[in-house]
Order: sequence, then C-alpha cells, then structure tokens
Amino acid sequence: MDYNPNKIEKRWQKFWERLEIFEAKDFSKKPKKYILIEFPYPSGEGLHVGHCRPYIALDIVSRKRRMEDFNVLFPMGWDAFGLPTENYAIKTGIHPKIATRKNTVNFKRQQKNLGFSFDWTREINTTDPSYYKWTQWIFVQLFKKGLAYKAKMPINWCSSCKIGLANEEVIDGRCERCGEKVVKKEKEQWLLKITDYAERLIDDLEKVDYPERVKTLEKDWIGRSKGYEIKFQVSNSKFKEKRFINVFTTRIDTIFGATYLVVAPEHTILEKLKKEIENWKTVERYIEKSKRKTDKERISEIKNKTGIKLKGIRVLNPATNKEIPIFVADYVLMHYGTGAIMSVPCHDKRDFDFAKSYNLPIIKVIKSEEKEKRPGFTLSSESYKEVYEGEGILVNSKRFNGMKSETARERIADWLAKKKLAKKSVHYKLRDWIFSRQRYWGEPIPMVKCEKCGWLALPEKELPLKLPNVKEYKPTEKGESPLAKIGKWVGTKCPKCDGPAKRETDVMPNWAGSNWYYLRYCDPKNDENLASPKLLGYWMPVDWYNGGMEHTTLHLLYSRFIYKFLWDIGTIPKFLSPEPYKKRTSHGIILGEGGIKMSKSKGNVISPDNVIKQYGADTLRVYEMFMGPFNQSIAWDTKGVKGVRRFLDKVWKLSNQFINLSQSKSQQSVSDLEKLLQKTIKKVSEDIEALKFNTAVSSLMEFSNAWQKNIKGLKKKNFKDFLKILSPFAPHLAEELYQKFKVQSSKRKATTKSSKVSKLKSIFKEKWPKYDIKLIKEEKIVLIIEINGKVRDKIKVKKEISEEEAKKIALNSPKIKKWLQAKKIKKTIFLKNKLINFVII
RNA sequence: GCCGGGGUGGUGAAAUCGGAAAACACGAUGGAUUCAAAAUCCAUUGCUCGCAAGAGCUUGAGGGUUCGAGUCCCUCCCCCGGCACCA
Repeated sequence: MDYNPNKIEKRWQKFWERLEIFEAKDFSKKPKKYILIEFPYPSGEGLHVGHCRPYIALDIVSRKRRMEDFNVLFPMGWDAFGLPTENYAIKTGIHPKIATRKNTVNFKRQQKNLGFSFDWTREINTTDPSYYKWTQWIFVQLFKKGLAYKAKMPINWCSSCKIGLANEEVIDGRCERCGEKVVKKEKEQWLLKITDYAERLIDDLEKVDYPERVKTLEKDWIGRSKGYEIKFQVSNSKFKEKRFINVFTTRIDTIFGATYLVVAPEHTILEKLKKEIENWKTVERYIEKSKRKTDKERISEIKNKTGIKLKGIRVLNPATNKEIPIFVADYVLMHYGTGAIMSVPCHDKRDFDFAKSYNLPIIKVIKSEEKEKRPGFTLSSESYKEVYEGEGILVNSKRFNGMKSETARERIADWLAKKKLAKKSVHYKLRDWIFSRQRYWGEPIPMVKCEKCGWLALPEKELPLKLPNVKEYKPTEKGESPLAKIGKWVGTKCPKCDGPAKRETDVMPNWAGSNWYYLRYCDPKNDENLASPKLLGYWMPVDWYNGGMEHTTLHLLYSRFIYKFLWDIGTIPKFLSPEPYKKRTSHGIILGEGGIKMSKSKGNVISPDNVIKQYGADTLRVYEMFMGPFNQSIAWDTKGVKGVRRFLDKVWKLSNQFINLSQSKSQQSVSDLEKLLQKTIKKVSEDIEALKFNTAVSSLMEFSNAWQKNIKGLKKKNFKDFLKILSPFAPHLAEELYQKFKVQSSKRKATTKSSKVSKLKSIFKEKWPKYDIKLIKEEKIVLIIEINGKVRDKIKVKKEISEEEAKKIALNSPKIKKWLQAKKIKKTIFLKNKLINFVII
C-alpha cells in the first residue's frame, strides 16, 4: 500500500482530539512548560505557509516536551480586532463580527489540518466581550494609577486610514498598513505612560533569555542617554530675577568648547523672553516656518542647518564664565532632552555644520590620543577643520586640562553641581504610547467625560462596555470614530454626579488585546479576574515565546510594559518574575518562489491547503523545517517540497517492510545501523532545542538512507525509537506506523498467547528516547595525516593510540612516504583521535 | 551616518573549542525499468589540468597570526534588517 497522507491524517487528528492528549492540566504534579507562539490576526485570506513555520517549530518543541513528561501549555487564539476587517466592512457592509467569525473558523480548520497540538479548550478571541472586558479593565487600572491620560498633541495622522498612529506604526514617514504619507495633526488622544517604565524595560532585559539582537533593538528603541542637565544663565536680562536655560548633554567634558547655545523653535523660553529679543519678528517667522515642516523636510535639511540668532540676549557658559550667543534652530528637537543644547562645534558633527554656516567660533577641547600618534601630526597642523566626536584628553579647559574625558566628566559635574548649575540626568528616546484610534473595530475605551467632574473611568461592574452596532463603519469627516455618530450611545450619565456626560468614542489600538493575552490562556474562562493568581502562579512565566522580529519594538515591548504594570498593582503574583517571557526566539519569513515577498497583489501567496492536498500535512511540516535555518528568511521551493515527500515515502516503504518482516530471533550483536540511530537520537534531540530543525531533518534522512541498505539491521525497540524522534516532525505518519506496528506485533503474539488487542495508546504518550552513550563511542577513528597542514592521507586506526603509534602508522603509508622522500621532518603535531601533521622544509 | 546580522558549489544549505570544506536536499547528466511517459532505483556531480593514477585551486576582496584559517586579527567591498539632527 502506498503512502497516502490524506487517508491517514484526518484519522489521527480525530484520535488525538478524542484522547485529549494535548490538553494542559492545571496544577498537575508534572513540571509545567508554557510554550507560546504569537496568535494570528484572522484575515480573510486565510493562513499562508509563512504563518505555519513558527507554529510547526513550536509544535515540535511542545510534542517533544510532552514526551519528556512535562505538563505542556501550548495554546492558540485570535487577535481579531483591527483595520483589515473594518475596511472589509466598509466595502461590503458585512459586520466585522460576522467576517471575524468566518475567518476564525477558516483559520482554525487550516490549523487543525496541519495537526498542531494546541489545547483548543483554551481558545481565546480578543473581540469576545468576555475577553475585552479585561482589556478595558486594564485600561481603567492604568487610568487610576495616572498612567493613562488624555492630551492634545501633534500626532502621526494617516489621511487614508483616517487614523492616528503610534510612532512604532510609522515606517519611513509612511503608514505601516497602507503606505500613505503620515502627516502631523493636533488631536486629543489617550496616551499610556510607557516612559515611566523605560528604565525597567531596559534593565530587566538582563533577566531574560532573548536573542542579543532583540535586546539591542529594544534598547536602541528606548534609547537611554545618561548625562547632565546644566543651567546656563541669561546674562544680560532686564528682569530682576535670574533666568536660566537648561540644557541636556552626555558630554559635559566638552563644556569649555561650548561657544553658543541653541533652543528648539517650540521652546517656551522664547515666549518668555519675547520682549528682550530685539529681532522677535524674524524669530517668530522662523518658528512658524518650522512648525509647518514635515519630518521629512526636516531630515532632508540635515546638511543644511538653519537658525536665527536671538539678538539682545546672551547666556553665560558656566565653565568659562564667558558670554555666548543663543540661537533658535530646528535641528534641536523639543521632545528630546530639555529642548535646548549647548553647542560644541569642535566635537559634535551637527554643531560643527551649524557653526560653519554661521561663522561661529570652534574651540578644540578634546585631543585624540590616537590621532596624535600618527606620524607627521602636530597640534597646529590639525586646524579646526575637523570634528572629533570621540573621547580623549582635555585641552583648553583650564584646570581640567590633561584629564581623560571619563574623569573630566565627573570632576566638572562635581564642580558645577557645587554651584548648583549641573545635575545628573537620564533621557529616553521612547515616547508615551498613543492609545486612541478613531475607528470602529476595536475595544471601546471605557471612559466618560462629565462637564463637571472631567474624565472618569466606568465603574468596573459596568464592564465590558460593549461595542455597539453601527450602520456606517466609515470614520466621520472630522476624523472621529463612527461611534461618535450614535447619539444615544455617546450620551450617558456621569458615574460620579449622575449629571450629563459623554462617552469616549475612540477605540483602542490593535495592540491592546495582545498586550496580555498570554495571561488569559492560564485561566481563559475566569469571570472574576483576568486570570486567577493561583493559575498565573502555576503557569507563568512563559517558558518559550516565539514570534516575529517585526514585533520587537511593538507587541513585545508593549506587552512587557503592561505585564510590569499588572505585576506592580498585584494582579500578577509578586513571587513571579517581573518579566513575562523567559525565552524569546524569532523565525524567518517565508518568501515566495524566487525570493520575492509573498503578497496578495503579486499573486504569489502559497496556501497550506493546496500543499496539504497535494503532498500531505506531514510533508508541509517537514519541508518547512528542512528548507533552511529557522531564523532566516527563505524562499519557497516546490521542488524542495517534492524532495521531502520522497523522504516520507521512503520512511513509509521501509517501515512497512520492517513491520511485515518475520522477526528473526532477536539479534545479540549491535549493528552499525543501531549505532547510527543512537547518534541520530542525540542529534535530533539537541537540534530541536537549538531550533536547528534543518539539520535535525537531514540527520533523519541520513539515517533512513542507511536503513534502506540494511532493513533488518534494526531491533523492534530501535524501530520504535526512530518513530518517536520522527513523530514531532511528521506526527501523523509516525502515529500510523506506530499503531500498525503494535497491531502487527500483537497479532503475532496472539497465535501463542491471548488474542486481546491492546487498547490504542498514542505514540505521544510514549517517552522520548534516550541514546546509549556507549554505542555512540567509536572504537575506531579516522586518523588524518597532514603534511604542512594539507591532508595527504586518512587511515582508520584504533582509538586512543599514542603519538608514537600514530607516527609509525603514518610513516608507513605509501602516500606519505612519497611526500617525505628526501625531506626532513622539522616538527610533528599530534592531536589525539584526530590528526598527525608533519612539518617539512 | 550609527547599531545588528550576513557573504561558502548551478540552487537551499552543512561544518564556528582553529584540525577532512561542501553533510542533507534540490537541480543536472548517464544508465536500469517502461511500447512511452510519470514514478522508482543505481551511478556521477565545487572548479582547472589529465586517458588515468594524480596534481593544483577554492568559503566577498586584500593583508596578517598559526604547523594548520570558512572559523581568530586588521583594512576594504557588497547584501539584508533596524534607527536616524536623540545632544
């Protein structure tokens, strides 16, 4: 009988479901493992093969863990709020709820066809009111702690999606979803104070096992700079009280070279000093012009910096005590640091560019030790034509001359601190998270605005605040959520004074539901809590979380923030780690055939449905693991799929032949094949842990190639072990062969003993095999014989032979003799069990 | 510009404690089977020279360390990802 996956795969999927073997058991005595993959957005297009790669990989890990006797939680759910479904509703008038239901049914069907070992009893959906009740509850808690606030601010606005975007959602000045240019727009928005957690979000990265590049990406995104805030006094102010401008710098060691000061156009000091600025009109015009500039325009001016000198006022450099001029220039950003800088043109590229165009003095205060070592260097030859941004030795800095940058920083800071002119300061690039979307298909923000009492959170007993039905899904012309059009819903009573009040009509961004979903899997049906502390205590933290690299500064960062918040307020038991994910790994993207990105518009999307139909789910699974390194992007190749199918066909054929073999009396001797199997067990076991699935599969292939040459070379136990290590990759095939083998064996026994057929026990209830270390050890090794480091012969020898013996054997080789003719051995290098190298002249 | 990852056959790739470069697979070529094709099986397959035995060359380029370098060090080039006037 030929291998026909379509005939067997459905049967075993149902079998596993009936046996409930993939269900996680709360409070089981077995040690737990929580294995998580990012839950998908159920789009109308269905799963594509790229989605499957991480699912297959972590399914393999989960299956192995169960066989290693862990209580495994491997759940799945739906991150179903979001724009595509809403846009679909705008186009077709079909309610997003209905479209979502249809899509999730389809996604689930597709996943089931791949034989994933998810615990479906814990399925969740972010659009389910019993779920988003808790998403809203978290918002209310954030509000109560002052971490959610409403502010009018310029936001990134996509005029095509009619939606405000978080910084993280703007790619190259364009909308992440539709590619439309993003413009700035003043809008009242809900924001979450993620900046309060910036420090912990960096520091706690030391507690987790993430790939280094993920950590770096998060750190760079948060962008911590440690430095000093320094006060520069406005020297000739007509005001009686002293006025200061605060600057932030990481290079206080260069302060003696600060020859002017620059403030951002939005800086409030400008308004305050208005009367003293003699050229206020010009300055005002410049400010207006800057405001109108888009981010892109600002960036395009990097080389050509503009600014205006503020006439009539000057500041004192606190180090030199000299008066220096002030400029307003838009190369200084208001939202970073203090919105003002001290400019050190000799040691900062940007300041240098600006100083050159405005003819400002450039004073060298740091000399590079390295540069001066270069031949022909003299201090005078190095005029001030060059910027030096590195560290070095201080010059032109009075009593700090000769100090290294590092020491100088501390000394100068101490000195200025004593005069109350400097203090330590830390700044972050990270900005607060814009949490409002003027859209329909999202969680309503459970807030009410009372004319008297201001913004109030809905009482918790009124949650969930359900998303009302609307007829028209389009945002209003003013860019408000379609919810704003439902007068009856918007008008409500103030929870505090009972007076008239209005509901917030913005909804939450699509990241809201995924912030905390992994917590819900621990206790998916709880109505009292987002999850019970006991169950959180049992299952958390997530032991292994795999997801896309593209989520590093979005979902991953956001969810770490929300977890930390929930930990702070005690929703998460305090004995748990302040980090939700112990280990994070990432998968590479699957590209279309020829290496182009798969997309609907290019028409090169490959659906797992078709692959399964043609080759079977197991082939798809093994192929996706075999195609290349897991964390690397890789192009789909139909020929490669065929090659994997050939491998499974071979396993099928060989196994059936083996099963039908009338077993001779169990052999005593250990065959080479058996030894190879031990190595294969070791390799597969280790490679799964290291996510090296491609080489795990290739070792299985190597084994089957060897087996083909000696079908009888295996014992029954070996055959079972082989099926076990194959089973996470090709679960259906392995289960089929395993059951067939058991039936065949019991039939044989039945002739002599009772005819009772044992009750079916899944291969996934078996124990993961251990390899026999004694059998892996070889008695013989191949000794490599080199001459001057080049391989000239290889001879099989006994293990552990001495240098003397090896030399004797090597010198006996005709090939080596030829090479050594009339040559003198200068040196011999011997590496036990590896090689012998003769160095000749 | 800065940070991170990478560059190995016709292709996807193996091999990173410095010790056999190219495992496994795809493709290609030849053969067996077949009326024929598909499928399957067997053989060959880094490049150059050679009838062969064999020899030389080869991991982006160039240098270095070493008995020995894909692997370590220096300089440079290219590709991918991220950030980008962040003081």
